[in-house]
Amino acid sequence: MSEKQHLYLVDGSAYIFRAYHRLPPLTNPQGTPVGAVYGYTTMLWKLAEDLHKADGPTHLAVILDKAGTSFRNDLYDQYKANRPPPPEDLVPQFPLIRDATRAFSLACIEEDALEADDLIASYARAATLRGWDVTIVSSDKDLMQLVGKCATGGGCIDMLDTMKNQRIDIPEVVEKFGVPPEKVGDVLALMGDSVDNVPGIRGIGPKTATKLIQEYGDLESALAAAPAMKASKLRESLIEQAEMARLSRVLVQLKEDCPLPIPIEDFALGQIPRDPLAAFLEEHGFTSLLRRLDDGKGSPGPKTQLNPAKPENMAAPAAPAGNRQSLPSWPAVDLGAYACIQSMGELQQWIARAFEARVVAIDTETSALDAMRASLVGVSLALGPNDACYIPLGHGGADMFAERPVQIDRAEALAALKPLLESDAVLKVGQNIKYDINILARHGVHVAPIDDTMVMSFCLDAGRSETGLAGHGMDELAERHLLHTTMKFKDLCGNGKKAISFAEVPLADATRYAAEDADVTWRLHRLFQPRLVDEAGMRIYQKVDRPLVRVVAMMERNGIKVDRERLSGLSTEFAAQIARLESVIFEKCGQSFTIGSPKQLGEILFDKLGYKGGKKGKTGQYSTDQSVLEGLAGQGAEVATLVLEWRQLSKLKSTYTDALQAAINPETGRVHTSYSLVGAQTGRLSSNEPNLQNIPIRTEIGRQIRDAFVAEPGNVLLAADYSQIELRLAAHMADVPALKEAFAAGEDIHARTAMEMFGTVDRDTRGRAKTINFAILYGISRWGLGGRLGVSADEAQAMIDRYFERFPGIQRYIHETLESVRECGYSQTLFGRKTWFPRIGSKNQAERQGSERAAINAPIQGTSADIIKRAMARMMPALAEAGLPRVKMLLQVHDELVFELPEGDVEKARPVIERVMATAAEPAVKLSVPLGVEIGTGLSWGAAH
DNA sequence: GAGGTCACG
DNA sequence: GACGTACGTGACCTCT
Repeated sequence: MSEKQHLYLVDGSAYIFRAYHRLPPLTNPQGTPVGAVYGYTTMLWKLAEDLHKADGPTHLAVILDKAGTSFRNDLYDQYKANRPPPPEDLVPQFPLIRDATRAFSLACIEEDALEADDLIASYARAATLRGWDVTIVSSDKDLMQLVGKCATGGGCIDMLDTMKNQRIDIPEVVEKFGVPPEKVGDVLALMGDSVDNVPGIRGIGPKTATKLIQEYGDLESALAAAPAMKASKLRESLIEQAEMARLSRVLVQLKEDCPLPIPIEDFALGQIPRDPLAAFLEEHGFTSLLRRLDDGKGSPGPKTQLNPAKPENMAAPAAPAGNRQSLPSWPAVDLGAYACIQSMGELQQWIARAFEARVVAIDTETSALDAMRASLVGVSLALGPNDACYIPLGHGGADMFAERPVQIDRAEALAALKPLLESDAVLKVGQNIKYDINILARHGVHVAPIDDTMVMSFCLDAGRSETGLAGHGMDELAERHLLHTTMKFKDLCGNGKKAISFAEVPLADATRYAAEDADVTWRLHRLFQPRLVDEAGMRIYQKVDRPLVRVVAMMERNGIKVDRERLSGLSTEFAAQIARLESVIFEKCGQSFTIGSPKQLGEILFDKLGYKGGKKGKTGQYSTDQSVLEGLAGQGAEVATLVLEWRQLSKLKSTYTDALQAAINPETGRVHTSYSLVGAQTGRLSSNEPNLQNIPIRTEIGRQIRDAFVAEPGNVLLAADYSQIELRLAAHMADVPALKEAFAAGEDIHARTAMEMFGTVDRDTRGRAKTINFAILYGISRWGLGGRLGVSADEAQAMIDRYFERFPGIQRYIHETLESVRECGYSQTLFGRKTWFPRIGSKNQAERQGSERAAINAPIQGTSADIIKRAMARMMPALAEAGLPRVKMLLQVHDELVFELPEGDVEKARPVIERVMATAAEPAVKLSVPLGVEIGTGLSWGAAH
């Protein structure tokens, strides 16, 4: 029985646009830009390799858009009229896409007057009718209409996004559009498409379009229902623009009956003939692919290789040429090439070669994620592409009776590695090397000097990833920059309860995984180094973030002492109060329920007890947050007050008094947080497991928790805060004379603002002024400010106008910042840190305005982060120089540093800390406002404020 | 895993 | 007359 036929249809035109934006600008030996072509070539390669694999192609064709007009232009002359011309260094790559396709001896289809989407739809239909399966290689949303279509012949259609390595089937479409594929056309018709200039209905975006189709079933029903809707702008638009929507429906409809220029049988995929492909690869300098071609595609799978790769296998990456980065002539990652080091002799050879290479990528494997508890299981090193090894040191240790694999003695190996890892002459590169620094420091090895690819990526690309957060993890970096899919930790060690420790992983697998990490890190480092120079990320990386890695690592190891008895006393106290509140709440509500469930609480308050003010959000659930409950309490609902108290105590107990006890490290007796150096897009640190940057302080009851953070006997805690640093920076950056004067004179800034705004200072006006000052920092809107101040939007607007008038400079700063972000795509701090805002030009109003507010705030918040980071990097040397080696820096909370020091050192340390913090901007930046620092000391953190 | 809520700067 | 309404985080809880 012959296997099922599976046709892959590659949406070539769409692919190269995406590849162009995601890949570095490479050029071939002739100087022609080929970044997108390279991406396209590797994609075809990967697809061709999957021939006859499960779900792989048996037939394959590439479909391209041909320049020109299509039948859609006859329907709507504005169709695609808005489309901006392609970037100039993409233009010469279009013909090369055809060359690449021919080089693979693959069919390449393009037809006048037909768009690629229609050809794809028609081929897909023809193939499914014949019982073939079809995979459309694209992530185009229009094509998602086809997903899941199955013909009577038995063939089905899905999609493959090769960049995300993701199959798109019906569930993925439903996830994206909220409706099944057959309704996607209706959603698209309503929302329109600014790129293709499909008009849609103005004011309707993806959210509203989805909602309408979910509710009414299809476009016509939604349009028909419009007159019965309650009066709204939406209703007007639906009625007025109904014809535009109908036209859009036709424009987005795919044509499935185009004549097929080549019959599908001709797309059969076989072994790719070598010659045309080799010539093409050579011409464009794709030497790593050329090598793979000549290696007979290099059979994957384990190859036990115990000797290090020979030096001649180490391809040196090409030096950067001008502003463009040449294509690295690296071989593809080969998991079989890595060595497993099981004898001291081999280890010594690697160490000697590392000294020669002067750059070594390292990675440690451990038994757990917490660097202060995990034990060392192995170390991997990389000296070049595929030139990497793994040194197992703690495998099979848990079970005394199991056979322990052959390994070098851990102490002996570390003693041999120590001179290398501590040598000034050898750069150690890691991905999040702070972790490895801490693991090795616990074994007496102090790794230096270092580079960190994660931090480098952050300095280059903060905010740039489409997905928003994160974006600097190794798996993601390997996909994005190396087009390589890494082995996944959970594939080795499993998930959840069934997870095993890395120490239990067989050596062959452990070697592939661990050495791959070091190999990938080495390659990323080579890519990022020239980019940091070209893209001006070097300054912030070298001066701020890189020195900070080791400082933050030290702070994490220091930890802070917490008084367990005190926390447990609070837990008991809170538990009793929670229980008491619970019974009163149940009594008042006439039933018991889960108070912690907003859903149940909302239904009881608004449906059962009938309180007013229930507003349902988009999920159809009542909101019961603090402001809502406070509103109810104002109406005399005692139960709301009780729930607020209950919430506060539950929060404090579960998040702090219980959790912090559990976080005490049994070995050190202290709590060690972990700081993320890439956690916040603005350049701030973030703290996790546990988060020590959100310990309560604003309420009296919460403040007790701060008192549980204590100094060791004979020591005190010292807390040093920057006072109003963000407002000071705003005054400097926006050049606001009145604010600068006030800061120079040491005035109460909110009081000064109140005087300027309202002509009088009292508790009320000062409070309002404070709110307005923050609103400015966060990017203002009259609705937001009005809501906060409890005034109308018009009144809020009047205040904003007055603020701009009294503090000239602010408005100009906002305007100039936004202009610059729109033009460059990123904002910058005074020290040159970039934050990218890819959604600043979004068509979606809410999304765009959100980006605008973030972009106004980022330079201010980011500059503040730069300043305290500079202070941190200088602090320990300054203290040492002042003869204060026993002062420990423990915590950073954005504008505050916490130290622990012998009581007798306080008077000497105070001015040193004050000076380092107050002068941290210098000499790089000369601020026109002083930086105020407030210092307090005490036996606990609470007392130090 | 998402959504709601709330702790911090 | 309405979209969602302040910037940046992380943790815990409930519910699907």
